[in-house]
Amino acid sequence: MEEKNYCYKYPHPSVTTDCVIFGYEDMKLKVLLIERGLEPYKGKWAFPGGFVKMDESVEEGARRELKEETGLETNMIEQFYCFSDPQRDPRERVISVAFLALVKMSEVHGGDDAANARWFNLDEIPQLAFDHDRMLRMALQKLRERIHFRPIGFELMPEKFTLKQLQMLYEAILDVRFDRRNFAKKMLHFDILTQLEETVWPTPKREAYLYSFNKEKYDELKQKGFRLEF
Amino acid sequence: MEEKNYCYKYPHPSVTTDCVIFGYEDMKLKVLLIERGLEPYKGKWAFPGGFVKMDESVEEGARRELKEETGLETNMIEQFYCFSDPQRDPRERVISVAFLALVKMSEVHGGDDAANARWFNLDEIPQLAFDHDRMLRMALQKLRERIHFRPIGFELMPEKFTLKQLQMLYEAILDVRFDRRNFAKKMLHFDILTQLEETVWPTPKREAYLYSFNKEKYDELKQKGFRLEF
DNA sequence: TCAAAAGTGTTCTCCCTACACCCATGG
DNA sequence: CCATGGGTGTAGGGAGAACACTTTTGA
Repeated sequence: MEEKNYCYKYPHPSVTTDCVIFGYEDMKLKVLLIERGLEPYKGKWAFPGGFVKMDESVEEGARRELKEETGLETNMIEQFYCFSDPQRDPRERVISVAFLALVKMSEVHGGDDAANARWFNLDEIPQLAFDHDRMLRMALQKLRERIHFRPIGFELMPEKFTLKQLQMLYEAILDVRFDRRNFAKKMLHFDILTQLEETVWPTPKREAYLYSFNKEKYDELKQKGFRLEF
Repeated sequence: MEEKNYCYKYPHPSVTTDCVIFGYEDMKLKVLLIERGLEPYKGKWAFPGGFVKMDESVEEGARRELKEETGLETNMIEQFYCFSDPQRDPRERVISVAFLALVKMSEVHGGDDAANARWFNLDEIPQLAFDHDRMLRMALQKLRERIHFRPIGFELMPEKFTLKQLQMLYEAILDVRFDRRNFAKKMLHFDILTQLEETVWPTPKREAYLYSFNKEKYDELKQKGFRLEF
């Protein structure tokens, strides 16, 4: 018999965090999911997350759970919505603060510690537990919103990349197609990209310049507020 | 001796809502605050809010508390951040979901039921309880963000108004000045305003047309997504 | 007769869009 | 020699910003 030592005058909900983690690889936007081993929703997939401890903020909790369950760490993690439908968890009242996180898949390969964690393409999402399908839709919406105001590529791209690669990231996230030349002009115009000496041969046809993000310019623009039209 | 009948295996935080309520009157953006009658922070001012019940979502809780504590109801209320610093409440662990609400002050005058509730101009905010000063700053930021994508005037303006009045609302919220003619052109261009037959004499100098919002056009634009540049 | 408020229109400029040309490589 | 991919430049259109004229009233 388990002991219940924490007693209150009024009923208290549980508070959890859930992390919608986006990555980018092979020209595809991907999401990290964990297969549930326990009821309810056993065998279904869900976002990593867990209970918030009494001595940590929800941000700290989200980062901790992310690390514990997947081994991943990230610079970009932010809350985007609090899910609080009284019936959202069949066991008990659980209020969950959902986070949007971005990771560089190029750096963390094999970093998905949990054996039951897997990256999914957006068009191959399996059935999700709880209200996590709605969570995913809202996270994606938030990501698309964010991309207009912040050069999120910073967090999803490898250190060095070609303009084409960056364009494909934007196209994957927004699900649109851009004109090659206009896209380059627009990105270079903000001065947040540094053209490197280095080149690569993305195809055997022709070599392409590599670029890196200019963190200083980026931080400067983040302060002023900047708007990227698409 | 009070009884504590709700027991859990692990400690649970309390979950509350807080409402940052904006109104607009006398060419000023205003915020509704309630004076605290109890410790902690007795005598300090705070946003209306309270504990979330077990059978309601945070949205429902926020609306309920708003109604209970101020008598106000609103169409526009949305969460904007979850405040969760473990130390934010000196009594116990309290996680609060903060809401942004807009009310038409022209319709609710005298509607502040609570004797200890008062509207404050933004430049006359008294000392606030808990982390509510940070809450206010973030709410204001969110409001300014929102105004670029939604004709929030709907919720803050009276039914009928002049272009000048609408302009002054935008100027009050964003703390900038606009060219009279360009502002009118921009607003009319979206087709969300209906020019009425009616006129008023805002000054004894000359009469001005009254306008009302065109809800249909507004809903149409809200779906498509629209962007108001400033 | 003059100042103040409001209604209306024009021009300039810049940025976004669409689109074309050049060059190098591998087959 | 030609198809493919990538680097660069140009013309047109639309929307925002700057700006001027007219009308009406009260002092």
